Amino acid sequence: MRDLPEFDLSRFLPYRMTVAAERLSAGMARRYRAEFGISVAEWRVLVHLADGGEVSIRDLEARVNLEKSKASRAAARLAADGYVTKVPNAQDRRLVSLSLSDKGRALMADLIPRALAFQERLDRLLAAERAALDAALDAILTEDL
Amino acid sequence: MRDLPEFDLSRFLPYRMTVAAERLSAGMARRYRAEFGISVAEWRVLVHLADGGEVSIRDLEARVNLEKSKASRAAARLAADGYVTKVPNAQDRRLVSLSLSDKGRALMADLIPRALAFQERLDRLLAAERAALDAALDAILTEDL
DNA sequence: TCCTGATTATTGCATATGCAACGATACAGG
DNA sequence: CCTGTATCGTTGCATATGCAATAATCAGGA
Repeated sequence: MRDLPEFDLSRFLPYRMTVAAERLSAGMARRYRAEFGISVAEWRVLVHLADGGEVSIRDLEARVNLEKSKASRAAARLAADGYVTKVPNAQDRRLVSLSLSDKGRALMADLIPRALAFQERLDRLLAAERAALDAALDAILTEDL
Repeated sequence: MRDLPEFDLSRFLPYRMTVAAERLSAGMARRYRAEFGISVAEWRVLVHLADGGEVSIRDLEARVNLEKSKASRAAARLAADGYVTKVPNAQDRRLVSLSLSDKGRALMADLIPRALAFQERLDRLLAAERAALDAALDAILTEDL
């Protein structure tokens, strides 16, 4: 029986990156979920809405990498929970117009500082490698693989 | 209405890393799935089995970051497809003993070179940042966040 | 030997996910 | 004005996922 080529999964970038991303998201996701019942998809929607302006599902799909049914469901949950108002867009009634409610604004006033604190913690941990890490991620995100 | 703190999701590491990981896995996953019907979880199981030896579900959980029910189901599918043999461990019958069948070995003889080629492509793309990227990933994977 | 507590893999179940199909709306060309 | 085409959001559906509960097995001590 012929031997297989050597292959070390623990050095394989797609694997390493996936596990690292899970680690990074896990902590925040767990806390957000436990304290506020907010999922990662909902978090992305909220962040984009906090930027202001009228936002549609397709905007979310394009800007925060949420497949449209995922974005639609996240928005529906947030609207049901009162964090988000969802009305048809006046100019084009195919579109929905999402925006933060006062309750959603208050939620983000809690959440954003926590995210910034976590970001700073990562900055300290990765200080030396930060520039190269950003460059590598930019390359991966830009390049068409 | 008080203004919210500035927050740029596209610079937030958990988000960036998640999207980058999805990009990296997507290409390979799509091809493996289309050509061989192999999922990411099954791929991880196969790689670990290709290392040789008798492997249990708990080994997979510990070594390739697969939650145990995910590992169990992946192993069951691979066994059903004839890529893997699954028998109770003789010394401890609580454990299963997984190993590659000849068919599974042939599959990996196809898959591993493709993975190595992809790895090399990434190495070329990220040549300049590679060392720092590895260091950053090691830090994230090691540190308890 | 016979309990008791641990460990392991599987399965039930509720929820999440992604894709395709659909209905509603907009728009351009005739 | 009409008609065909494109875009947008939602939903149906099949599958995937994660957690908790379970059954089987083991190890150690009374």
